Amino acid sequence: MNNNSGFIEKLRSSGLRPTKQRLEICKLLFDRKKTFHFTIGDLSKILKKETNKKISLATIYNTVHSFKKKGYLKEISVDREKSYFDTNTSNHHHFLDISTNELIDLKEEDVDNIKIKKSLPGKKIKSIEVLVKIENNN
Amino acid sequence: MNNNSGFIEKLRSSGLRPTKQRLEICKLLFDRKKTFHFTIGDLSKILKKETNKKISLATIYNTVHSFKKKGYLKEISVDREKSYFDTNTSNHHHFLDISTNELIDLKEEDVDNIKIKKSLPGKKIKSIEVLVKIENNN
DNA sequence: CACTACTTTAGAATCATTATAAATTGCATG
DNA sequence: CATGCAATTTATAATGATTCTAAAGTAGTG
Repeated sequence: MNNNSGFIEKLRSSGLRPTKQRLEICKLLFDRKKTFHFTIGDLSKILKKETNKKISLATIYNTVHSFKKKGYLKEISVDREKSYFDTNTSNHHHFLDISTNELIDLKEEDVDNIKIKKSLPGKKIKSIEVLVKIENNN
Repeated sequence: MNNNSGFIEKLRSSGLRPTKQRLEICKLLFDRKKTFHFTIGDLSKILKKETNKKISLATIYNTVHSFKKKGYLKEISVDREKSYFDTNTSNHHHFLDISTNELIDLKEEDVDNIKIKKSLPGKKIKSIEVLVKIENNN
């Protein structure tokens, strides 16, 4: 379980100053047992509700982007108008529930190892991302 | 090889009036041997260059969206700020070249059949999309 | 032709995101 | 613990892509 001084360490070690705002966001994002999927809009609303201090929207954008750059968040783009951030940065894939717009983690072992049989000269594979769209069954 | 009257038929049969603008866009998009990947911005630029008639931006948006709805185009969202349309609407996956921002088709047989070992009650799988990010090999 | 519904259009409106520049804060140093 | 400086935050403005609007144009039907 991460505590405040854990977050301070985490931030410092990646060259980010542990400011009030970043710590607040850390607590909200990383102090959980389960993976958390959110859009910037979501995060902004939650911060407004759960916190008495006001964090400016620009700071929320900045923080999420620097957390992403430092590898603390992963971005999953599901369509033109919706991009989620994922606190689970391990190698894994996703269900997207079309009926509810909810993103759900697939563990690495939930998806058979994927073999790509084509390669391009001078290029190497950086990542493989699978998005499985699901919908109601009726 | 599709000709103009082929496009007229195609449009009519899906309840779209074959207007000058739509035919122009059809010719540009579908009168090719190879799959074509484009953003709306790309398409707009190409139309401006290749055509003497001016097609308004709103019409380009409308047309691409109705072609997508009719199943003539597939949309591939690669990140928050970039969404491609693909004239290849068959079941297939993609390479995204991070170095050039180019999208490249993978044929269905280029990717081993993907087995999802998890299922959610009341939900069924609608589609499986694989995006393989590649980069220069140096 | 004439009518009607569909389509196109230019420009305005909207929305999310990014840029700006001033105020504030963290922290190393003395 | 005061000082200085760079990093950070902030409110607000700017941007840019997409959508909306409502007026003008066009296709297809009878």
